[in-house]
Amino acid sequence: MEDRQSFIANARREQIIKAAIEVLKEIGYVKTSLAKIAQKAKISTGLISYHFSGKEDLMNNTLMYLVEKEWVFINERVAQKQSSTDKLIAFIEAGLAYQVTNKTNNIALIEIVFNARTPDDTPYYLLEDDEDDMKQSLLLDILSQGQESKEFTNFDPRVITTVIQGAISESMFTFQNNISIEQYNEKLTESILKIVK
Amino acid sequence: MEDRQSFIANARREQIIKAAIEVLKEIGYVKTSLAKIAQKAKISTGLISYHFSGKEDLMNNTLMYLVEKEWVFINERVAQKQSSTDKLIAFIEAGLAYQVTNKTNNIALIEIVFNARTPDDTPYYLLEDDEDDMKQSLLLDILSQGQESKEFTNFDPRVITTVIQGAISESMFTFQNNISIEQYNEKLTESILKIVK
DNA sequence: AAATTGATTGAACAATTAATCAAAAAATTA
DNA sequence: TAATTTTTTGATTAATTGTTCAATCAATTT
Repeated sequence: MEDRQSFIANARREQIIKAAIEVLKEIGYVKTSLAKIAQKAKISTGLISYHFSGKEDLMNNTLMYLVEKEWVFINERVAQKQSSTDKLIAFIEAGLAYQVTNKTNNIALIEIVFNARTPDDTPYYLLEDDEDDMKQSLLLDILSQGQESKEFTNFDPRVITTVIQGAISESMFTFQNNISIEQYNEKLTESILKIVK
Repeated sequence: MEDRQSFIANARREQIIKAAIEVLKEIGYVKTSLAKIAQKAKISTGLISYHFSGKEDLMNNTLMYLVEKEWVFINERVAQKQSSTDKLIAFIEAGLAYQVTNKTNNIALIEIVFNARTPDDTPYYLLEDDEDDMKQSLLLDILSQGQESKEFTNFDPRVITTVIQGAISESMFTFQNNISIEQYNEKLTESILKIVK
């Protein structure tokens, strides 16, 4: 929490992170360099190394920043609802809305998750986040509590969690086609309710 | 198709592509270099440039190779079934099975799709493949024909196609947890049938 | 006003990169 | 066998990378 404070507080660090997000979206992780980020932020390359211990550190902080933002967006909307059904509907709608509203953030997140690797070369997207992924935990809780309160029928929450998360992620590639977010949200929600109700 | 012939025929090219797949899986796209691929294939770096016009060309050919392999695997199993319901079940099962059986191929595919970009910096994963994505077309056809033959009820095939593809892709991140493929396949199929039946 | 601190620059560094190319080797043709 | 073409090597090239560092700059404290 000491880390978190300085993370949010430091304006320069946030400026660098925002520049990194822009560059990641514009030219992708492969071509993203500290020089390009510095150029975008209108600062020198050395300053980035002054505020972050290295490129990896910067990318990790950028990832944390993005995950936090998405989590706040979704949780804010879910928390306003009372019943498990309404929470579930809100989760799906918020998940879809975030991707459309914050496309740059979404793309930057993808670029990092599918490129960054641990020192022993394990890709981030293969890391088991189990306890760490708050978004997944939130969805799991909604489904489980809905079953306890008899709002939902019997099913495996882990499987349906994966289906819903997959349907939200995958939507990114479908919106380019002829279907709108509103249509997709409506019909996806309808389909999911068929499963859980 | 002249390209496709020489693509399949040339043993050296396939050797290089297979080495590229291995390296991509081991160290990821970012660290993958022609030198590393040459080392894995036990050839010189120059030879890669002789057979491919550049790194981009090699990655494009590797991607084609991987997409083709997956398509053949799935279509083979779907084609054996007669009814739309059985085809749908076969599609899901084959899609899941391929990811588990050919994990290296799957990871290499992800590495390329989420890194390669067109000359104007459009990421591959954002390209609208519409007519090009045979896997998606196959699934769309199964769903549409099932509706025509009254096997399936009324729903938007485009939406359900996205849901199913998402559920298959996303499964990769769930298998690491405590659930098995067999369980996931069974319960996913059950859920999807609830939607379409 | 002097001194200390943190912030910032930009040049220099070593390491890697993809690509080139002349030369050698191997395979094919005559 | 001789000549020719295709394949392969490995050293070289030019460009870019992340990081380091001595030197300024700005602000605050003493």
